[in-house]
Amino acid sequence: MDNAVARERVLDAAEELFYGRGVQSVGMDEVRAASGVSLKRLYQLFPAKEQLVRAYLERRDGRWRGRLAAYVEREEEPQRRVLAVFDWLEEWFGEDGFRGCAWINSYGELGATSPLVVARVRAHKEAFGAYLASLVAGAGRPAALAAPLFLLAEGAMVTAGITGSTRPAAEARKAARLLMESG
Amino acid sequence: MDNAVARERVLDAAEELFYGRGVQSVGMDEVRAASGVSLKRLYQLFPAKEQLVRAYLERRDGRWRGRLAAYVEREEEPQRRVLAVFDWLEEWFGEDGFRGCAWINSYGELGATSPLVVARVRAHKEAFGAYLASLVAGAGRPAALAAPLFLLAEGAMVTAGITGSTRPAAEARKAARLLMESG
DNA sequence: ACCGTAGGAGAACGCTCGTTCTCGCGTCAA
DNA sequence: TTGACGCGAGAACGAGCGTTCTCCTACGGT
Repeated sequence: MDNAVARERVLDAAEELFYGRGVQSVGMDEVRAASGVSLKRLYQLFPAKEQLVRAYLERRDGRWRGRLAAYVEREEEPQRRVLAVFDWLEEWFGEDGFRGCAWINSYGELGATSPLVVARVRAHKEAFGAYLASLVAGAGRPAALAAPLFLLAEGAMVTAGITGSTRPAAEARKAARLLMESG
Repeated sequence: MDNAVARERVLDAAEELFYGRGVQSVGMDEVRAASGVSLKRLYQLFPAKEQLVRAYLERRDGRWRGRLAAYVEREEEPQRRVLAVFDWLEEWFGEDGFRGCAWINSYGELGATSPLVVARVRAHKEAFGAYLASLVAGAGRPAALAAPLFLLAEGAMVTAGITGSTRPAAEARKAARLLMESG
């Protein structure tokens, strides 16, 4: 088995396990079992668990933002693109196995002990905020609108995770539209 | 030493340690050392760590909401009371050792493995949301305003925790005022 | 004074887990 | 054919931790 293939399999398994059950409650041996990649190879690819966690967060970041952007960019009109973010959140919240935002959860789990994780979480949130700001700018709305929209989105993610409901997305969207129109 | 006193000392120590470093990275022996209560007594008071965690979340919930309410109720005018919530958030974010919302963090750390923790987190968020709704009602504003204000507050807590800045509180407050006026 | 009991200090137990080591098998070059 | 090497399976190691146990001391009642 190619190294690149093994790496993908490990990351696939790690992502499902880490996201679904938390990082600390998943042992390396479980990643081995779920991925079918031997422990020896696993440690060749990722010399320590923390590096696997880092790779998990990084790869998920790329995919998550990619999915969001793909959804948003199906919308032609710039004003609607901003609101499409919240539509996508609603879809995401409704997916099987949704358990909140991986980065917010990771921050809660490891933020106090792992600066590396904190850095990844900050990078992800910063990128998401910048993307939101670019949509706001593209819609010709004042830049100051980006921050509250970001907070609404974050609040929706947290609340959807904790309550298991998709409603926060619709509520955030409604508030976002009001802000967009009044701003 | 009285049992009640020992209980308080244990909870004081546990709260500082659990909030500051996360639950899982703090051992019972560290709680013993920080509280000065022997392991034997500790286990008489809390037969398992999970019950100590539960008591920590419950006591902190009462205190947190008490502090918020005390701050808000210094404001006479009902309309301003709603916004005072965000002023208080800003104060809280600026406190030494602030590390985000204890319940959001606990959900991230233990939500996937401990239904007991999830229940405490939901109870706290529900209570906070209900309080916010009561302030909105007291201000004579439409009930539908409560949900977006709640999401703004949650987003601010998450973002302040991750970034270490107090700014999200001011941003959320500004958006809240706009929504209050336009709603 | 003596015994029973409560409580503290800390060792001990059992388990989990990150990480490394051992062993044996298969493969490929010379 | 042989020998060096890579790799997988899984044992082993060492640390941490939740929980319990042991032992000793101090004290209160008779």
